Amino acid sequence: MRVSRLLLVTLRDVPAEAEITSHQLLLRGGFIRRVGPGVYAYLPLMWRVLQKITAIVRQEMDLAGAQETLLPQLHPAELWKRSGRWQGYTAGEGIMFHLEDRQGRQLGLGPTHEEVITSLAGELLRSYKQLPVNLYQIQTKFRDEIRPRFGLMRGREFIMKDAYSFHADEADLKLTYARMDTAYRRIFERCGLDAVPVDADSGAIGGAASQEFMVTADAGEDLILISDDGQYSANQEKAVSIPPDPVPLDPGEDSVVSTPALSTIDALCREHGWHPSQLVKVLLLVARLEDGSDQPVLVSLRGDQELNTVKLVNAITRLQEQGVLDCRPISPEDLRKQNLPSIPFGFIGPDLGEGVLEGATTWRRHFLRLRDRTASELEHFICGANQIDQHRINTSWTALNKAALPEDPALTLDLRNAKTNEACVHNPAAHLQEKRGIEVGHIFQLGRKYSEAMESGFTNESGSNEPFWMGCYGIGISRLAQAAVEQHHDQAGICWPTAIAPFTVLVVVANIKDVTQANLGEQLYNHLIEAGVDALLDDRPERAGVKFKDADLIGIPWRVVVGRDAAEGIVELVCRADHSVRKLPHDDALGSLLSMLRP
RNA sequence: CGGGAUGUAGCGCAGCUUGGUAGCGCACUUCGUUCGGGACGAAGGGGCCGCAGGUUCGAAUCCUGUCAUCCCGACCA
Repeated sequence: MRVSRLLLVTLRDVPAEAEITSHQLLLRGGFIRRVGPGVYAYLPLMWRVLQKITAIVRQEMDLAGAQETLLPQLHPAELWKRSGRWQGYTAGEGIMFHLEDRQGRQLGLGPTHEEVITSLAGELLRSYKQLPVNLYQIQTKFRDEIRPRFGLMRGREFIMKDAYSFHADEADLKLTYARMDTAYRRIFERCGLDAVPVDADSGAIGGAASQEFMVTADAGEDLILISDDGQYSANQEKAVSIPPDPVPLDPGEDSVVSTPALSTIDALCREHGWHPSQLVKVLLLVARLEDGSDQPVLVSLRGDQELNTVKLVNAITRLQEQGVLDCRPISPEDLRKQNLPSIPFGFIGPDLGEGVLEGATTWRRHFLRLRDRTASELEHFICGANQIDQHRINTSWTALNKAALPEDPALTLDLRNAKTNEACVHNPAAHLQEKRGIEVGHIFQLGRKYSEAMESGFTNESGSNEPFWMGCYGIGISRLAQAAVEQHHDQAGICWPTAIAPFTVLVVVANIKDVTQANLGEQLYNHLIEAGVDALLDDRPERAGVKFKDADLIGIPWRVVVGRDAAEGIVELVCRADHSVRKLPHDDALGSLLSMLRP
C-alpha cells in the first residue's frame, strides 16, 4: 500500500473527547473515529490491526480444537427468558439493547451468546459421542454500558471473540478450560502483550471457576492484586487476604457514650483516640432482586475494612436464590419514599431493630443481616448505639445478641476488599502487590447453569438425558488492540508490536521529487512486497519532517528511510520502538529486515 | 440515576461580562519560494454559533425550555 492512496488522516491536536493516551493516539493516528457515544468506526489502519489480531486468535483457537462459527446478533427474547436472564439484562440498569419488531415481538441485540449457543447445542448435539465440542465466533457485541469511555476500552459496540464448549462431564470441561488457558496465554504473548491471568468473579455470566487475563497498564479500570511469591493473583473483586490484626481494645464496661456529630470512623478515632479496627461499622443497603422485590441489607464490617460489593452481591444472590439487579446504599431520600422514620445514619449498630422498616411501602420489612468475618471475630468493639450522637463502647456480639440477633453461620462471610501489602492466604509470608489492569480475556467454567435452565442436554452412555457441562471463553478483540497501544507507546506515538502492527515496514522516501530516491524507494518497496512483507510506501509529496512525524505517530515497527544517501545506495533502517538507526547499503537493509522478520 | 462542565468551520479554541449580523491556529484549495523532524508568503473555500421559543429595531451574546456530549460519582453517610 502507498500512503498517497491510504485513507490516512492524522491530527496534530488531541480531540477533546480523548482522555487516555491510547485513545488519543488512535484518534490522532487516524485509526478510529467516534460515530456516537461508545460507538467507533475502525478506519483502514485499525482494521488491519484487528485483522492481524483475529488471525492470531483463529490460529490458536483452531489449534486448540475449537471450530469457528457465526451466530446471530439479533436474539429472540424467548431464548433469554428461558435462561432467566431477560429481566436482569433489560430492566433497570440492564445492559442489553432491546427492541420490538413490527409484529410486537421482543428482541435483544446480543451482549453475549450463551442462550443462542446453548439452545442450538441442545438441538444439534444429541449423544455423548458428539462431545466435546468447542465453538467460537468473532463478531460485534452490543452492550448498553452505563458509561462508555476511553474509546474502544468500554464501548457500546465492540468486537469480541467468544467461544462455548460442551461436555459430557465436569472433568472433560476442565480439560478444555485448561486448553483455553494455554491458548489464551499464547495469544496474548504472540500479540506482544504483557497479560497476567488472575482469579476473577464470574459476575452476571455465572458459573464456578473463572480467570481473567489482564493487560497491566495504569489506565486499567480494574485493580488486581498479585502475591510477591508469584503464586497468587486475583481481581480485587474476588481477591482474598489475611486482614491485619485488630488493635486490642482496652477492657471496660459495656456502656453508651456521647459522640456528638462524630458520624464517621475518622472523626470518632481522631476525637477519642480509637483505632478503626476497634469499631464495627454498619452499612445499610437495598438490593433490587430479580423478582422485583427490594430487600434491605445490613452489613457489619470492621471499621478499618472496605465493603466489597461484588462479594456482597454474590452473597445476596446465593442466600436469596435469585439474581440481584442492583444494590446501593440506603439514602434518607429512600426512607422518605418508603414512608419510614429517619434512621440515625452514622450511629448505627449491628443490632438496629427491624422496627425501622415497619410500614415500608414496597421494601421487605426485615433486614438481611450479614457480617464480615473481621467484624464477627472481634471480641469487644465499639459501634453505633442506634441513636443520634451516641456510640456503644466495649460491647460484644454476645451482649448485642440479647437484642435477638439472628445467629446463622451462613450470614458470616468474607465481604471485605483485600488490599495491597496484606498477607496472602496461601502463604502468610507472601504479600499482595497491586497493579491496574485492562481485562482483555475471561474464561469461565459455567458448569450446567445454562444447560439446566434451557433444558439443553444429550443422551449419555446409559441412555438417559442429562444437561451439558459448559465452558465459555471471551477475548475483547477491539479492546485488546487499544490495550496494546496503552502498553506500547512513547511521546511521539504508537509502537505497535510487530505481530499486530497494521504494516510491518514503512519505506519513507524523504524527497519524492528526487528521482534517485523515488526509484530506490519503489525498488525496496517492491522487493519487500515480493518477499511477502506487509510494506507501506510513503510516496507523498510532503516534506520529510511531516512524513517522519506521521511515521512515529502510526507506529510501524520498522522504517526504511531513503534519503540523501540514496545516490550511494545507502539507506537508514530505523526501529520504531528503540529509535535505533543503522545506515547501510540498501541490499543489506533488505537482507537484515527479511532475516529479522522471517527467521 | 446524582454532581460538574461544555456545545461557535473537519480538529483545537477565542468572542458572550457590556447585544450591532463571526474570528484565530491546524487542516483543505491555488500560486510562488522552500525541501531530513509537523516550512514561509500571497490569495481563497468552508459556519441556520446544538435545537426551540421569548425579549429587542437588532441575539453567538440576555431569558426560558429542550437536546446532546464529556468528566466525576453511584461503596464506607
